[in-house]
Amino acid sequence: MTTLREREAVQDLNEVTTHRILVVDDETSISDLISTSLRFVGFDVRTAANGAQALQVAEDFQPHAIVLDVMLPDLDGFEVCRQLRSEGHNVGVLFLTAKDGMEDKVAGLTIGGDDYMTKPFSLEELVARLRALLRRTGAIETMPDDEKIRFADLELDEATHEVRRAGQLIDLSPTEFLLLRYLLINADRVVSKAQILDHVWQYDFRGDAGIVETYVSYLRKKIDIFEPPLIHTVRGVGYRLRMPPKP
Amino acid sequence: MTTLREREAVQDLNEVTTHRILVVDDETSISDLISTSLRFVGFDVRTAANGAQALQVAEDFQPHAIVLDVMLPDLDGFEVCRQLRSEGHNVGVLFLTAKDGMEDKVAGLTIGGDDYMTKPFSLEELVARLRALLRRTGAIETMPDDEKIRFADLELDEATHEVRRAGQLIDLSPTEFLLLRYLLINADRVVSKAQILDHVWQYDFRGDAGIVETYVSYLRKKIDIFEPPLIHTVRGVGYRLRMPPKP
DNA sequence: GAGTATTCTCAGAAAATCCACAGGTTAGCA
DNA sequence: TGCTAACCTGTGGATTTTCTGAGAATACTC
Repeated sequence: MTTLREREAVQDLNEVTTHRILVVDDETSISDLISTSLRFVGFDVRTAANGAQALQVAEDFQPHAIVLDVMLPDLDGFEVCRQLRSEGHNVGVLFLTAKDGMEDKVAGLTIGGDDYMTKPFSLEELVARLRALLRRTGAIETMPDDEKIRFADLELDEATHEVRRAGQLIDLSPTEFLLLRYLLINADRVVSKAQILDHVWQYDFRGDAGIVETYVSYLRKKIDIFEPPLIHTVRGVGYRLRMPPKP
Repeated sequence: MTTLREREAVQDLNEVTTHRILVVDDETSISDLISTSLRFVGFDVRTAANGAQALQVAEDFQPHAIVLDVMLPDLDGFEVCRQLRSEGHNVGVLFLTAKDGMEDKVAGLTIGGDDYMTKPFSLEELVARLRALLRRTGAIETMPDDEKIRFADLELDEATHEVRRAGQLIDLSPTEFLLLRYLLINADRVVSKAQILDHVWQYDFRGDAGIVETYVSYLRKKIDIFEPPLIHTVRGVGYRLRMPPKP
């Protein structure tokens, strides 16, 4: 879904190379969810279910980044990371942590360009953070300016979290921001409410898809008070960001 | 993270050369922490776990500066330093000491361009001191003026530790100073509370990220009583130093 | 060694955000 | 035209996030 476009974007950025991502998590459901999602957006993904395996796979896969659960059956994530680094692997690591008491152990995770997210997270955010990580660790060479996503007179800046329509600054809540980002990435393409729910909301969200309607409504009130409207409903299918046809 | 910007700054300073730093500490966790952090801000780092190894590595690595724990399993840090000097190595040394009685002894020995810090320290401070050291020992040639970081009418002087807003001198506590410095280095970019905690606070800080809110509040009361306010909250993400949006 | 400065925790207030729900509106179709 | 399903959006309460003041503990200073 939707990701053909994302894949194109990625190809643009790194010309020939596809980025290799190693996903390490012992829960198969999570690991599947993540790897499927990352493959969709164009990454070359390999998985490992424990620390030892992770080290092994990293050895011959030589990933550009690792998505690493800190809670593993054998070694913990920190140890895996430490060993990798001491073997000279210069990869960025995106740690995944449960949202329980781990908070204090999590200290120091954002130093070397690394980052962390607490479970549950949304896939949109995972991808966004991973891209940011690759950019920081130099795996993606990008001009600073390229952290902006543009469509028509709409502009979203990932680094500053600013959104502008017709040059005018617009204030969005975190969820609104993620939603708009998702629509922008899939500009011109119809995305279903289910897709939106899957990507923008946390993967354990059990509510109604109606929430998407509410948020699209919020967005319209903020960015489509300008002319022309860019968010269009495709009845029975979903939503689509597009320019109105020029007669 | 955030260090893309720092890296750029470093590249600026030393044109072609990347500075070589030797990190000597027998605790792997500390040595990893430091080397990761230094690599990320653009240094070429090598590590050693004891005195003998340090001398050996120094020989063919020819570092511009050494971060050296005084407490080593074989030789102590002073001895390492003495031997290096007697072999004609003219490097600056940044000693690391535990916070026991040793401080005076270290202070006495750090006569030249050297410096020392007590463990635990904050990464921001480590980098700042190391830069200062390189500057003093002539490894970085910089005009005195370049020790100032400016943003809008805000000015922070690394050498004198003075901060001015609209020309007016503002008195900051050490932590406030480091925090502001970190925000300035990452001006215009959103930094999360976790990032701030990891960089500005000592690496063993086990408290809540709420402390960041408190200090941001302090800073605002000191520098943002002026118009316009520069420290902005990006709800759900972090903080950001920015100019008010143009009309 | 008293006095001041600084750091940090904590908790309540304020604000923003999230989400469910429900009545109104619209589009497509018979 | 009228029917129905899909969609839109206002309301309001629960929840989360942020701000800030007060005070304890610690560290500095004269």
